[in-house]
Amino acid sequence: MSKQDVVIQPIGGCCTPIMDAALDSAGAAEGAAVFKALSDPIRLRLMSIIASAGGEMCVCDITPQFDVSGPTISHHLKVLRESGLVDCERRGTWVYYWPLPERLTWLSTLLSVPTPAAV
Amino acid sequence: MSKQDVVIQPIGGCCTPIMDAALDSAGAAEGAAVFKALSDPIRLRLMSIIASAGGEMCVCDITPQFDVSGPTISHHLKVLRESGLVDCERRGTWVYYWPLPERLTWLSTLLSVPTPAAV
DNA sequence: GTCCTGTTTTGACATGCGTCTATCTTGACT
DNA sequence: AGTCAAGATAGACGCATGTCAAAACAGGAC
Repeated sequence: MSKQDVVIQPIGGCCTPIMDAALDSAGAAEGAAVFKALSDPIRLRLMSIIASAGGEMCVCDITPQFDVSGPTISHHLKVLRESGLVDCERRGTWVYYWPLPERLTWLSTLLSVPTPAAV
Repeated sequence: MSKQDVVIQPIGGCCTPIMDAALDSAGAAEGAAVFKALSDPIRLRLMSIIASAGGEMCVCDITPQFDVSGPTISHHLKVLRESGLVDCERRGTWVYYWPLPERLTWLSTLLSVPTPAAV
């Protein structure tokens, strides 16, 4: 219990849960763009694999886990990157991806539901 | 600060944050379907309007807030309904929508990031 | 019953998006 | 230089989706 005074930190310059205040058009467009990045099963699984890796992950270890072609994985990783959910770096032959937790925290806060005790 | 022992409740019979464990294909498909429902700006704003209403909301009070036709709003509300994010009931001439917070909590948990102290 | 209003459904259209193959880029190694 | 492998990009294809106008449906008022 308790949590009454837990303040969810305003990471990323945002934000208020949608149960507390309705989004305006601009906020909705911004949020929807990130949700769209997670709205594909392959991308959501990619995100979860990278996020749960506990650090960074080589593309060469990711691609074999999927049944689609390399370019398709590359395309999906690009979408995640352009949404600010992951970032990457080339080191030698290989490319490594890691999660950007700020964006996840932002979405999580947006969707958070106040606990009965917290109201 | 403090929050070290705050346990996010496993509402909806689910789930583990993606930073803790990668989703399998089935879990990713299930999650992606709900994110897809929120991946349209109009739908996300619809969701936020209904969720922040503090109860239920009449379609007749929702539609005027958007620049698209009535059938389009109806279509988007149907998508939200089929994703388990809202439910509705007709009372007389009007139809009322209200949020189903379990789905929001589920997504919020999925995207939640452990605080430094909580690790 | 008939009319009117609020909402949903239908059907059509244009655009968007996921996937592939083929090609290009980058870097390591001879 | 040349070659090889890992990823990214380009272009094409087909399916999914957001939108609207028109029609259908549900209730209330008359």
